[in-house]
Amino acid sequence: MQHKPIHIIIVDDHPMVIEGLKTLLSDDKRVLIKNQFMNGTDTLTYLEHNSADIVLLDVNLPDINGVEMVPKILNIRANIGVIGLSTYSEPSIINQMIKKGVKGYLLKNVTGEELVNAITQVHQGDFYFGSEVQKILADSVTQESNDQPKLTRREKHILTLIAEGKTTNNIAEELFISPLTVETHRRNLMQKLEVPNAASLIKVAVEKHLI
Amino acid sequence: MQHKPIHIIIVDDHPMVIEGLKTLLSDDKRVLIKNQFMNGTDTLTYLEHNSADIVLLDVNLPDINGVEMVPKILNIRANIGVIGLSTYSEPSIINQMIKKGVKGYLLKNVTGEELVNAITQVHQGDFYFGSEVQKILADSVTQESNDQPKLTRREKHILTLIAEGKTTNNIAEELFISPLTVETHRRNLMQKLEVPNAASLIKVAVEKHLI
DNA sequence: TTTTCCCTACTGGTTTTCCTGTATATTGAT
DNA sequence: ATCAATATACAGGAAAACCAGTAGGGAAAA
Repeated sequence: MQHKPIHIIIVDDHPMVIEGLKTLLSDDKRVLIKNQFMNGTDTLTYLEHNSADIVLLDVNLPDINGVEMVPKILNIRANIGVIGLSTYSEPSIINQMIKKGVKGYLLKNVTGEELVNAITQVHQGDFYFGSEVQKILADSVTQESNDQPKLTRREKHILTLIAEGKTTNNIAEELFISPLTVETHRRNLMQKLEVPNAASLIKVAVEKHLI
Repeated sequence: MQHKPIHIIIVDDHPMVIEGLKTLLSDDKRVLIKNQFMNGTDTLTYLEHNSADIVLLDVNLPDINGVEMVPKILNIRANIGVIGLSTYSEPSIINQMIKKGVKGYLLKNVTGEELVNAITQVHQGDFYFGSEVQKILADSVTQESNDQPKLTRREKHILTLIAEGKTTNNIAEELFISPLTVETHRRNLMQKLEVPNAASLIKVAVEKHLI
């Protein structure tokens, strides 16, 4: 019994990755690459008028952030299975993507076999996460909550100023507020990020992409 | 007049990138992919016994750092043209690679055309840097010296401990040395990285990939 | 062998950060 | 209109960081 092939859209701004994906999938007759795009907007306009089963979505697109792309895609066609793709394994991003509704996530060191597994499983309505991704998620659950704490606008601003090496007084002058206020913000920042001082504040801020 | 094809070695730990490169190069008869490897050590042992014209070298290998790979390759066969490949455009790394002797550098968003250009040019003994890479290099020259300052082993170690939020006393205890010594190291670090305090120290350390 | 670099350590002082707790005006959302 | 979140501000004190300069011993390089 022949199934009709699973229709795939590839979204990645690297020609060589697109070619690689095509090659890895070309042997398998269960899948059919229907189209490919190198940015987010083209993908979305295409999907307005055409359907697909699976979107293989690179996280680092030139125009639209991968995390933002997911809901946009699902908004247009809720029955599409989105599989995230990225080179590096950053727990916070993976977590965000899952929250936004991806059904699968793969690192770019996948083999063709894994890729096909992911696609077929997601097409059947299941989730699929590569073994490495699973390990990362497991670590991130046990070790610490990798959610981005919500920082206010002001806090983010002050955070960047701290990172620039400015002292409380410098910052206060720059923002025309009391040094005491700046101190309060700094304290709140350290509390939110659960660190004991400014140095590690900057470190986790960078890790969590807040800077 | 037919030239004999340029012999290429691909080194990248992502199967899909390898496949992509192969596809992008498969049309062109001037080049011939001789072999491919997914890590540094295999590449080096292969080159001990076999030659090649060009090595396409990914910067992020699982075992050996790309920057360290270049001299190792050139040490085995000085006449090989090494072309660096990476996803992201980090001036300091590109600079380091050039110092180590790469003849070309490309971002992974290259087109097949550019790729072939790079290979043929490098094979003729010229340099080739993608347009984006050139822009990055130009910026890095004008804006600031993106060289990594030379930190000693001890300094690097202490730097990471500072980033973890440890105080001078904590670090001193951990390393069984005087807090005063740790302070000295910290001061030297700040001086070398030209920053006024620990917070910005961590920031530039992250930027310069020292952490 | 001399020189240079690295790690170590100190004095003595100033500035900044960090802690704990409190409090009010403003803004935004329900 | 009211409640929650945000930005603002303060006090008082302990801890840590930062500044400037100096210096010895050991290892490695010239």
